[in-house]
Amino acid sequence: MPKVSEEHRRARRQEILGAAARCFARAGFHRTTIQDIAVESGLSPGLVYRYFADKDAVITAIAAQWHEDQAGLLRADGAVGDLVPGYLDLLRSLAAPAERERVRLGVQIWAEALRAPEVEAVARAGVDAPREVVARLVRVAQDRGELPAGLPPDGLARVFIAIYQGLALQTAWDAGLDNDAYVRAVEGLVSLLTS
Amino acid sequence: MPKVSEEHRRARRQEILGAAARCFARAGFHRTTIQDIAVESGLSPGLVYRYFADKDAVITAIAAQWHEDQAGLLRADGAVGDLVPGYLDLLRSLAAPAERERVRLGVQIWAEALRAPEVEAVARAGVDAPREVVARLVRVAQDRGELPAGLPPDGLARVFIAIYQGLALQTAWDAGLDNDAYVRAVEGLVSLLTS
Amino acid sequence: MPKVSEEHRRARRQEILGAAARCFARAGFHRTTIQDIAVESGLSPGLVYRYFADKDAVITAIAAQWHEDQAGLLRADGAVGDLVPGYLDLLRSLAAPAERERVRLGVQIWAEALRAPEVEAVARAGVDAPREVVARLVRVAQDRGELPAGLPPDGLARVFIAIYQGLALQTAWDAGLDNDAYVRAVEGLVSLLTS
Amino acid sequence: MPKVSEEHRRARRQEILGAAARCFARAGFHRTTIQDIAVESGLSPGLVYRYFADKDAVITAIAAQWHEDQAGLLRADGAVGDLVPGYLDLLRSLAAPAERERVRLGVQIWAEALRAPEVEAVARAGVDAPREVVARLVRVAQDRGELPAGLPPDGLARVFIAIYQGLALQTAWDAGLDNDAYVRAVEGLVSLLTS
DNA sequence: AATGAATGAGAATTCATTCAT
DNA sequence: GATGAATGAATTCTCATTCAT
Repeated sequence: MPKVSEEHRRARRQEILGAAARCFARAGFHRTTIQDIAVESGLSPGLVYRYFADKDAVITAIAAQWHEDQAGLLRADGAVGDLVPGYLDLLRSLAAPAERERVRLGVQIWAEALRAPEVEAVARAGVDAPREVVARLVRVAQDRGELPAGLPPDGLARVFIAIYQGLALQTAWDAGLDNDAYVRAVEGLVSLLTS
Repeated sequence: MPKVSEEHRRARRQEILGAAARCFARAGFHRTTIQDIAVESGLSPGLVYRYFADKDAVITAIAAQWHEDQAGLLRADGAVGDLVPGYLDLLRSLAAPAERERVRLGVQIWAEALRAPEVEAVARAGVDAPREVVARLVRVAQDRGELPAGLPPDGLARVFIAIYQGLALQTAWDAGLDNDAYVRAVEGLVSLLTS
Repeated sequence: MPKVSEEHRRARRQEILGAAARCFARAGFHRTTIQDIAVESGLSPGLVYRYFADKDAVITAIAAQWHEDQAGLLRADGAVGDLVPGYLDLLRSLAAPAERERVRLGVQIWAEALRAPEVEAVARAGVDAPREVVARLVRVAQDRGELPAGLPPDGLARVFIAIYQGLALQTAWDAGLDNDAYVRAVEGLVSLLTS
Repeated sequence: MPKVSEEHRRARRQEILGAAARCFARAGFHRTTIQDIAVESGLSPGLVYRYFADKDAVITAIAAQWHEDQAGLLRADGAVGDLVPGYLDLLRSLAAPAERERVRLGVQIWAEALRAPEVEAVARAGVDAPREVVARLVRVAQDRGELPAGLPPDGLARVFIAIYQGLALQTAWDAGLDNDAYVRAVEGLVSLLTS
């Protein structure tokens, strides 16, 4: 397994996934054909099958990569105090035109997770991990008296995730929404919590 | 079987939509065939086409009905004080096993709205209306000093919708999540806001 | 079998055939549905089946009626000398706007005769009868020395039928063709023959 | 089986058209299914759609090819004197068993031209061109005194086309008709004209 | 007799997948 | 490895026909 070849394989795989992501974001998983992906990537339909067992495997890989990238965005190892600015930035980032594709793809993945167990597994893992991180941080903050003790950490973590998911969804539908007003509302809520 | 009453037509349409909703909730719009709907409803494939122009029309009708039902759930004409318990009940209702189908259907509709302009129109209308209602109530409450004046009403309305949407999504994935903890977290947030 | 009822049946049958003729002339046999005929006639699809065994029977009846009407137009019992003006009038009549439907229908029947034995039988009978009449008249005229003796009567009869059929076809395609020039050319040919 | 030559594509297209022509001649355009064409050609239904957008496109291509072949048969660049033998040969050729398919196909195309604008365009072009050629030759012959001056050239051209069309139609219905008698009758007419 | 709702077999078309080159 | 031609099962949709009312 020569290094160059492995390198090449990875690059090819990424080309295909990139093309697939663009197609899926545009037309959804089920209105996108392998042919569409081939055209978008400049490769051939047959080649897709040397990198993925079938179309579902492409979808699953897209979902996995999406959550992987998401995990990258969420990486935060500090205290709640540090987490908050990062979270608000995450909300803000959803408004970026460059994120449009990602956001649309995310919504499609959420729906697909309901039917494809592999996608569900990937999506669940992608949501559970940050939820547990947040819940842990909430507990720490509550111990330190920085957050009200009465709130269930897990529930609160889910609420923050929901606030992100809901914004993503609303942005997917209406890219022109007032992201700033949204973030300021969230900021207001958070400052009430931490004051 | 000639000259059937308008009543009968409405009932037939509902039979088909009911069967379609069950199929769609289970397998998604695109893995459900017209044949599946026919079998589920105990009717024939041809009959579906006497009530709907094509499969997309069935999907759009399902989306329209979903948002109509949703509007029924949201009906609230009082002040914010009255709205809150209704909102919390709405969040609680998502945990009901009977709502499982509705919740799953909702997520599919969100994704479908990204590709089908007719579904988008329906979904947008279904979200815009309650958002404006909430935003108006927030403004009223701010005028009365019942809510902090600094928060953007529209942003806050979107946040509350997001908290609903996110819970719906997370419930669709994991029906066993701790709905009560979620609602208590939201309750805590709201009481911070209104105190 | 009361007379009124029989009368009524005949009238109903004609209503259906009239509607079918209009539909067929417009859209062809195979793009016309029983539903189309029902709408055009103001009756119901089911009723068509009380007058005709199936759609093919409607087509055959249309073909039969077409050739019957045609026979009416051709009725001529005189000598060739009398036949010629009638023939030329027949050619002229093809240009009449009122004949448009008949002409279009005729072409469709010709094609249908190639696939439906019942239509073929009807069409063949409708063409053979006048052909034999003409051939007989040609023979008589040849005996009298009014027509050149060398020409095969049957061949000549077929040629005259062809001159009619070809004009019908060309008129079906292009209702604006110069019918008068055509008839004058035929007239010239005929006068060469009979002089 | 990648990157196939243009030659191969042309051949494949012809295979499909050949099979389609056989099916259409036998059963008509509308009783022939794509499946029938696939079986007749030994190919798959899907492949038909790599060469033709839909069934109507196959029909149009068949019509176009029919008229193209027809144009090949009509090619004549001489004077009327040269044209006549060619024309008579054309009439004779209709009796050849090998022409049976072509003749039947022609009649179907005539009918189809009444409903499919694309077929109409093709048919009209296929008839207009030879008509103008003949009309021009008639004019030349009249100038030279080889044909009676009084006859309208365009009308006469249409009559000759009608004599061809009518023979084709009658041959389609009855392959056993006396082609020789027909041709002798036409020959007689023509010699009267040119004498 | 008449209606038109309902059926379901059949046809066109698509597209994931294979495999010869 | 790559290609893209070829396949054929699956799906949508149509429409002739039936039959309960």
